Amino acid sequence: MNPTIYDVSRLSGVSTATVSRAFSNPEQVREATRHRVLEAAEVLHYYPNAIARAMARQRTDKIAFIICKKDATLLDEFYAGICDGIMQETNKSDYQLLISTAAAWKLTADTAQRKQIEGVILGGNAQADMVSEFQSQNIAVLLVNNRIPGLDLPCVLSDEVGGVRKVVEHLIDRGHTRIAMIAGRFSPYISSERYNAFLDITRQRGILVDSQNIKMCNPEIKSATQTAIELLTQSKRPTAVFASNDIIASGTLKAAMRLGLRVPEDVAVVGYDDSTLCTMLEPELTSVHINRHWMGRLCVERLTAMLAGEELSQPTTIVPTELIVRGTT
Amino acid sequence: MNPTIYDVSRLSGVSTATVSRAFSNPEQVREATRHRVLEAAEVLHYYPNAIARAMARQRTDKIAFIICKKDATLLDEFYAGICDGIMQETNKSDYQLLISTAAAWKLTADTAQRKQIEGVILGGNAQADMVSEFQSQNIAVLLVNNRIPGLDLPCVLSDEVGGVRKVVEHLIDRGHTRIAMIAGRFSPYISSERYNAFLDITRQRGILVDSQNIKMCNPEIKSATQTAIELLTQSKRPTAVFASNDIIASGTLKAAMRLGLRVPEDVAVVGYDDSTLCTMLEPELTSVHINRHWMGRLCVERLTAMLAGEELSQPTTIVPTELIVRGTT
DNA sequence: AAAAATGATGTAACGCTTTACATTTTGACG
DNA sequence: CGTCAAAATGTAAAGCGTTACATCATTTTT
Repeated sequence: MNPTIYDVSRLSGVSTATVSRAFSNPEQVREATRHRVLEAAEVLHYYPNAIARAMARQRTDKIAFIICKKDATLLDEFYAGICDGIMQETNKSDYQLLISTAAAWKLTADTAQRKQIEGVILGGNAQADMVSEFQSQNIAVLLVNNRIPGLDLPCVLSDEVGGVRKVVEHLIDRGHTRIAMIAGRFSPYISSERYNAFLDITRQRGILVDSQNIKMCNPEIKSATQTAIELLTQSKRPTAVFASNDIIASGTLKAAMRLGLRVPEDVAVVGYDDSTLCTMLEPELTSVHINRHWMGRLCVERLTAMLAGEELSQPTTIVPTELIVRGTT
Repeated sequence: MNPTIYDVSRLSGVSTATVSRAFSNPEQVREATRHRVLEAAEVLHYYPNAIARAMARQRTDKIAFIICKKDATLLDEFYAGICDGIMQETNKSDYQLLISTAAAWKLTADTAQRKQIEGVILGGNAQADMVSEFQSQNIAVLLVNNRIPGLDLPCVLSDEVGGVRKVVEHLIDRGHTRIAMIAGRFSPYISSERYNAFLDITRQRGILVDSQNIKMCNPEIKSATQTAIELLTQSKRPTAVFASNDIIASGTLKAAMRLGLRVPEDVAVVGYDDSTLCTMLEPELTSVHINRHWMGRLCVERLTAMLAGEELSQPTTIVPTELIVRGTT
């Protein structure tokens, strides 16, 4: 049996209340007393039992990261990176982290599990109904990489518009004027964000984007390659392609290769996400770096602040993005 | 305030003990009674409080997955895949999953956290001292993708030898006899497993592997590319290269490209892990598929069996691997 | 039909900490 | 040195299930 607070109380000659305070609210006990308590605890190898603590405080210090995405959740580098950041920051705090996928969560949504979670970080395209379900349970909600129209929720985002701007400006700097975009249909928020930013910024910069130079595709390599082939075999081929993520960019590279086009001489390619894939390709892919780690850490910071009852001065946090120029431009 | 077992007891007219049993040991209460209890619970929106439950049972039903790897843990697709599997299987059960990295864990190793965990899955190269630390706390330990010499621990592995055999046989089938290997120095167990298997199997098959056709490199793209360039610029160039993982393989492809060698005509390349990277490359990479998802699920299955006190009939579980032939061979 | 065995349910203690409230101690100040 | 506010500590009641043991109800055995 593990030692309890009673054992420490007895050995150190103070009440259990004081022992408890020595651990949880050190500033409430006198230096000397606290010392005695900690010493006794040391001797007995005592540390507070988190379960009993949760029981008494009616708090669990448990938060969850839920990835709202169909499949292969963690295999998506983006979420894996955020998750890494969340993990790291959580481990620094007293909170405990549960990670789950939206699908798995649904099944157990109304079981006891839920009651133990004090706050959730929803990654990807969470729906409004999911959010309200949590909120009705009095669970704090923070979105990452998503925004739900109509709901004014705290969220952590990356600077999509800034990222796209850097891409477009870079391509203009390199002398391109016939710029195409292949937009993947992945999470609605991100997809439309990048797409709209591209249209806006090219317009602002006076670049005329022919409608046949805007293509959509599914977010996997096959579809991307196919779409890129169509794009690049048109008369009046674009001289640069902005792919809305790295997978689509690598499909574009494949297409170029199969068509015998040189990159970047015949066609330049830019991706988005700066995934590890970028340096694996030849030539290496120019891409927009998202500081996922930072985003993850921010999520935890924000969420714990919310749980601590602090008013968030800035409900939306946007982390800057950076263009990493490599061999494809 | 949430309803408690007392509320249900009152409404359904049975004792709290029976309510408790209706939820935790349904077979111990009569059909009719259970029905009444569940109905009352339904009405009150009651579900057992997991904290109180843990308190009373002196069990937490909490397990952890700890990735023992220096950095970018979840970004490693291999662990992400295993993690996905673990998550999925855990979500099906009553267990809760904590995920951490070895580094983060160390810091809090002797805090309360630890006490709440009943079992851990150690991924990657966990050390013997780490294991014994857990065991001394009476925490069940299961290794995945690792084996510790001298310790006879339950573990889940993939069939490395079988995987390498398939690679070698495939290359022989394709008519290769000058086969090289570039072995990455990653986790000691896996690295040496693949390396030794390659030596054994080529010898068995009567293939003479020139010592200059065995190269080591660090497990990142730069080092791999450099090493591959050295390998491929030797007089008497090998006609096939087995890279001990996909990253190294992609370095090899890069090297071939830069040297103007055609793949697979001038040199064939095989990777290992069948990561998503494989289909992004052009030509697409032949690689050994590891069923990481399955491995993850097996981990949970095994660990929970251990926690349930079952004797594992087979402490070591090996999941089969499969060669996925693509464009590089 | 009585006795014995089995099954279903009830009683109440227990698990370990926190915390409102009560009491004691400390230290400042007149 | 006495008074009093503030600080430190103590007391004891939650908090919510589980489960050993006791009791009562049913079924089986003889």
